[in-house]
Amino acid sequence: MSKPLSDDEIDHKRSTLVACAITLLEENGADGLTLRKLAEAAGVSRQTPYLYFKDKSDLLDAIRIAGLIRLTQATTAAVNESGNDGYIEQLRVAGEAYVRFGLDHPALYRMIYKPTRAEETVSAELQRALDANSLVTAAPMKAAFDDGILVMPPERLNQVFWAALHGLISLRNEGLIGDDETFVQTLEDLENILATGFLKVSDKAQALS
Amino acid sequence: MSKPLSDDEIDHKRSTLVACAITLLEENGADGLTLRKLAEAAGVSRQTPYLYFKDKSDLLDAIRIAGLIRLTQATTAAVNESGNDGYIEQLRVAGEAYVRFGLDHPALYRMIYKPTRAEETVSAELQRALDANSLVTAAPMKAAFDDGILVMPPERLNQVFWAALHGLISLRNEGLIGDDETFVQTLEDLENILATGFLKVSDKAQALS
DNA sequence: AAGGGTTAATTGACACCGTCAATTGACGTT
DNA sequence: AACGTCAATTGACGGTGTCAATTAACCCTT
Repeated sequence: MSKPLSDDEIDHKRSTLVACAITLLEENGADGLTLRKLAEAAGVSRQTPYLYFKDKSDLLDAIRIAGLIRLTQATTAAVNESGNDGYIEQLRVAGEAYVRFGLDHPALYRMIYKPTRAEETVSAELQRALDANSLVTAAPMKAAFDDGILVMPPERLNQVFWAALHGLISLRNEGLIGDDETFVQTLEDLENILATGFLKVSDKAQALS
Repeated sequence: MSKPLSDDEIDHKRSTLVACAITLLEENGADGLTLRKLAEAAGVSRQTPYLYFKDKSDLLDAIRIAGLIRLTQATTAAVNESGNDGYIEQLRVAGEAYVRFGLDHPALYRMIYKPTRAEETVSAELQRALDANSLVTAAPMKAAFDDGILVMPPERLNQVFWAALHGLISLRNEGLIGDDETFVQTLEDLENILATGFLKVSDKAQALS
């Protein structure tokens, strides 16, 4: 072939390769994700991925972004399906969906937060995907803040929320929180403590009960 | 040479190789840590590391354990040097030292918590190192609990503490919390929220001020 | 309608990696 | 003094990321 590909065609081939790569990643782990295997699985030849991705790390970046989008979709869907039962319930549902995604897709979740090479800055597209994902929990927090329910600025609580859940999921996925019971207990404790920070002081005693 | 090596000699050579590997790891990142480069850096020949480590992953396990020991030493030293200013201050110091170690040694910290291959169980030695590290913060928590200051069982708070700090450090090391100010703020918020969960209800208003 | 140019796609080649197998060589024992 | 043992080295292989050269399909020009 020789006609220049349209942007749409390029996007389509890129996303096909990325989807294929994610399948490979989830089946065989990060070490099992190889450019050659990807090419074979996609039914193209060895070097073809290089037409759509500069590098392997460029491919991994695309996987990260696609993974973040899936994660965002999963959490928003969970929130939407649960009806609007107030801020706290929305956050609980979002957090639960986030955790579930992390545990159901350990390799993909790991890849999303994988080390970027040495002080490489986050790409604009990845940053957009991160922002979109952060918005799922930031939105109800902001609404709560505007209603005067929040103790601290919503962006700040959101960072704490994010970091805590991420740490818990990571430790769990690496097998460092061995017990199922311990994990559930820790998640519950985390929720309670965050709720304590979330509510106004007057509501805290009730939240702890 | 041909005389069988004593256990001490084996240990010595192993730890020399591990120390060398950690240096390489911190200088060049995980991708730059290669068995061949390690051999060269240690002044031995290509295959020599295989006499002391079954695998590359066996070497990485040893690095994880050695890294955990260093981490534990750093935090305990910080706590000891700060004098015994009560549980909360001890925890604050320990947490700060933990975070500092994670930020000062991103590659090593990452390696400590690196994915173990597919459902491989945590080795007994690694588990011991993890327990020893967890004890640094668990000890003051347990003392506080025995004094009736803690709201929840110390092991449970310790899990939350660990997960939250780990998440924060990880996100920071991957460049996902871009701003220095944001990071410090989040760490501070995390400390305050955890303190809120830590203290008895009657002390909370004061802790939040 | 035929040929040429553009460009997608493939194949060849190389350095590097982890690892198995065969080889070398120094020491204690007999 | 010869031998056997075992630490240590070197050879070899398949697999990987990636650069370079090659092939082949499509559009445009004449």
